[in-house]
Amino acid sequence: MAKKNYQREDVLDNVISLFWQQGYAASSIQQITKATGLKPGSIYHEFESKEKLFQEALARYATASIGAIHQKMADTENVNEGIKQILADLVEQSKSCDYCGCFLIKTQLELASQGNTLYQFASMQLSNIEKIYTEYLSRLYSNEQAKAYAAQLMTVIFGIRTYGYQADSANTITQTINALLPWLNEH
Amino acid sequence: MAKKNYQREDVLDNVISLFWQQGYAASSIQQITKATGLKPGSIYHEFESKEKLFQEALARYATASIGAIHQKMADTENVNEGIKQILADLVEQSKSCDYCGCFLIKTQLELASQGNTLYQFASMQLSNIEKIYTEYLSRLYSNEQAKAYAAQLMTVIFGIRTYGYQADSANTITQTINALLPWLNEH
DNA sequence: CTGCTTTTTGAACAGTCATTCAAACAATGA
DNA sequence: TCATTGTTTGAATGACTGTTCAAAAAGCAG
Repeated sequence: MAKKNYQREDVLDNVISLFWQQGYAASSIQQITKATGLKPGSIYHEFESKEKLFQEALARYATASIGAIHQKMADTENVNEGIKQILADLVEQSKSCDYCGCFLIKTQLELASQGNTLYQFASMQLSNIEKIYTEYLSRLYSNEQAKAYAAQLMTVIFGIRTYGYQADSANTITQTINALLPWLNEH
Repeated sequence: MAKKNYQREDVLDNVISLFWQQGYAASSIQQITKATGLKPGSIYHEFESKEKLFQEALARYATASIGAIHQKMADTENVNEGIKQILADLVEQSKSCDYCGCFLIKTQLELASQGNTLYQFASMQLSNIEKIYTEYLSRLYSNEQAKAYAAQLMTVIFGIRTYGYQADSANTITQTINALLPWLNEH
């Protein structure tokens, strides 16, 4: 088989959901082989190590998440409407019985204590997302106000990403968002 | 040695910080023996399994956290002042270089996907804390309003517990709290 | 001192971990 | 056809996993 019989991206997609659900430490190579259909050798041939594989999966997740933000912003009338829809999507996700929050946040929490490269990467991506929100909010508000609102938004997103684990929390979350971020209903 | 040469609570305190920092999966029995000074046999004699040990550590952490809330409320003029101080303490904690968030939240995120007993326990404790806040807030507000404010408070706490991992976030967090929870400055 | 009970010890268990590698394999270009 | 190149295989590596257990040790009661 001189030509590889799998697509790098397909493998990554399978690996993302495994790592996302279980975290780094709890996901074994054995499980990865099962999820991808690849043998250990192939995995190590294509991706140098478990850590590198995780990093690439996380990067792909981050890219997709950022892409989704831009997409929403392009599809909606104004920035606040876009943000409202993004938040509504998060609430919708939290209704799923196998809800597993945000891959970046989970990685940050799991690997923070070890000064890990993966932690730093996740942390950087999250702060990058905040910057993106800041830029969009600058369309409606002053730079200073946009920065403050973006920090509020990220805090609320982090909050509902955790609150979403509580049973039957969707309605409460929706009301909480409206109470915490009243400025979303301006414009 | 017919009398045990360690205190159950001291062992738990050591174990709490290990599990808190590293999480369940990444903390090995070998590390636990190092952190506690106990040999494997003693650990399994005193605590049935790694899972039971973790559960007991988590319970002790939760009890201490809840105790700290009641203490703050007893020490302050009114409920809102107490909450403000609790939040200020969280901000202070986030300044530490080895900040590791909230043990309950980390456990919930790490172990959610497996329908784990430990996840359910952490989740229950967090919703219990929300209930406690609701009761305190009932002193100042109607039952309905207190419930809504407690949900907002929990969301913000969850949020800053994650936001706290970002470098130099303390000032931003303080401003964000004031913006998100303006009612804390009433009374 | 002699049994009895409780605790400690640390080696040993079977299983799993991440990773490696030589060999088998398949496609390409000459 | 044949050597070359890149890919897949799957067993094997040594280290580490959570857990067990028989033996040793130490206190107590008689």
